[in-house]
Amino acid sequence: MQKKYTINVDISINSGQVFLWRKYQDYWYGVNGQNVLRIDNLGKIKSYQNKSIDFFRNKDNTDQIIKSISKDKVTKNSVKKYFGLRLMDQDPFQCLISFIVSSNSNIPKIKQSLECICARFGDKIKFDNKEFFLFPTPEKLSQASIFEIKKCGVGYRAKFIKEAAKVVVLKKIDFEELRKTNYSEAKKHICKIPGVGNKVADCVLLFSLNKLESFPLDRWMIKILEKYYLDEFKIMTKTITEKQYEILHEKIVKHFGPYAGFAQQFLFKMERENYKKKWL
DNA sequence: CCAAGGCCTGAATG
DNA sequence: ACATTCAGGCCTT
Repeated sequence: MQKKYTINVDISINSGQVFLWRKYQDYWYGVNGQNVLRIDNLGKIKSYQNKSIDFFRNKDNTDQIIKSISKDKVTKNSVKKYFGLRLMDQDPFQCLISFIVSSNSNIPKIKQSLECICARFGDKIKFDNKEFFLFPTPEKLSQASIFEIKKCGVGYRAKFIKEAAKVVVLKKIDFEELRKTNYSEAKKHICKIPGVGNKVADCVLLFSLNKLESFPLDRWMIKILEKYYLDEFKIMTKTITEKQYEILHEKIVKHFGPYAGFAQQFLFKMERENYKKKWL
């Protein structure tokens, strides 16, 4: 009998999905929207809001998913090496703003900007005798001045942040609704948000809207595909246009199947570790 | 449909 | 000490 697929919390948190996390002794603490989560090394969660949350997607049949994405040597190796890596189901608004901030940036910088945004616009709370700033509500961010948002070092993205928050407040985008719609429909809607292109949209869909076939293609993933999957995907250009992104995504889903997003996370983790890139 | 350049910041390199 | 390069994705032309 094969060992059931468990959770490796360290690996999961250090995989580029989340930014507002820190470790105190044996627990990871992380901001997730209006909630703060405390996670032990088995993945057991206690939350500030005291409500249960399937943050690690335990309802998935993960054993089957892992089997399904293990189509080739590369994924098989990364699945083995990073055993316990999970996709996390995040607060959608925080996820959206996080990945708008992420564009044209890097992980340490993203983390710093987001922490500043929380401290400046989020509510201060106490949990486990520690202080945290919650992520700001859409209302709060939609009313913030661009000048104030810029103080968090987000530069030209400040107006995207404000506009994105407005879109959410005005219910032009409804996360609950998007969770139920299919991948391409949901993507069409989310790409209308200022500052959201293909890559950011796929991150939001994968990490907070339950779209497991989305496969965010950033510079790293392109590099990875060129390096290990040249025969399969034949990437010809350095800059990926919208059309090419779409075609490439179709090929990817054909190769990895409906849970391609899981494969993306393993490959990303693997290559960033190879290059010893910083996580949090 | 595609190509090129601008937007911002901070770390790394010269 | 200072200047340049680089990383990074979206938007406009």
